[in-house]
Amino acid sequence: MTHTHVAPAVDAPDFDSALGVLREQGLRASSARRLVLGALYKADRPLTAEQIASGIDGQMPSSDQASVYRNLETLERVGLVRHLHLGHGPGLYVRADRPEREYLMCDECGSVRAVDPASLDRARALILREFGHEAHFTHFPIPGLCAKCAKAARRASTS
Amino acid sequence: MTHTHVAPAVDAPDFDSALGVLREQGLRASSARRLVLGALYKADRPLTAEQIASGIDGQMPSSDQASVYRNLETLERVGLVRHLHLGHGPGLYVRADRPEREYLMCDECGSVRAVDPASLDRARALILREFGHEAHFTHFPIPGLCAKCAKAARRASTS
DNA sequence: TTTTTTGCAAAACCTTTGCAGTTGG
DNA sequence: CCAACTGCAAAGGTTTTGCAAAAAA
Repeated sequence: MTHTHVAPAVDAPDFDSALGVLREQGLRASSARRLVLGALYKADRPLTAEQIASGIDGQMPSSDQASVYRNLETLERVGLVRHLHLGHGPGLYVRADRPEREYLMCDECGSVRAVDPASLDRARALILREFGHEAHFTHFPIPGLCAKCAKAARRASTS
Repeated sequence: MTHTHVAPAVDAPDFDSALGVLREQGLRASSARRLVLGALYKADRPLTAEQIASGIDGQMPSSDQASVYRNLETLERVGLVRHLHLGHGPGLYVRADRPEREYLMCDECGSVRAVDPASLDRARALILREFGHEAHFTHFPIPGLCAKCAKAARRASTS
């Protein structure tokens, strides 16, 4: 799963169409697979493999963690799932048929802010012009200090 | 060592002044400590704990990895060392008495580019104005596609 | 039936921790 | 001498892998 390249998100507005996508790809809609997909579609927010495996606070049947990881990889490959990393700690997985977001994360307090990619287009363009590098913060966040912690830091250094 | 907060870099232009800093702090200039510091000052580029512990390709005496980690943490606390994370894989440690750099990393080919922080000030300001967030790419890089891979991707999608 | 997928166990990888023994000051 | 530090071994957290058994199609 080592973040190689990103599959384009496939259209799958609900659980059943997601299963359909699997079949179209010649993949099986196995029970373990339905479990992972079910958790992600039900939660509709980033989950860890561990949360999925344990059935998100007991609301869903649980399954084997190795299978969860294998299935997340498969689902990501066909474009049904995306994942991201916020700091250290386990990766987070989300259903892919949602508008993409980019993330900002505070090194100090750990708070995470999800934003619309368009709101970063100006900054992205600047970096592109300067370095030719096309910046994306969908997979790893923009690190730094959130508004609150930045202010606190300024206050501390100005004193 | 979970990247809590960053100690201000202390002035230590060479190995011996680094040892001096340790003494000033009431810390001991033990042999394991000298080994770590020696490796970082000799290499003058980011090294993994493993590289340090094994004596950088046999050019230096080797030592215990747990002690290396413990010492890196100590040295970071007093401002003699910094560390950063490039994608997955082990953390990278550098001597701290160098101009800070910020990093851009390609998701596709893994290439890393170190740049002067000033060259990112415009982008940083934009993000600050938009979100109040003070972005820093010294500890985690700007992810995305390098110039070459971005071009390749454009070519692929335009076809 | 045949190919894919599962579950379990074990390993891999990076890092931290406990502890008895050693060492630097 | 004694607090600080080391080396070793073991464990912790996350993810991967091998393999025989099970389940989709």
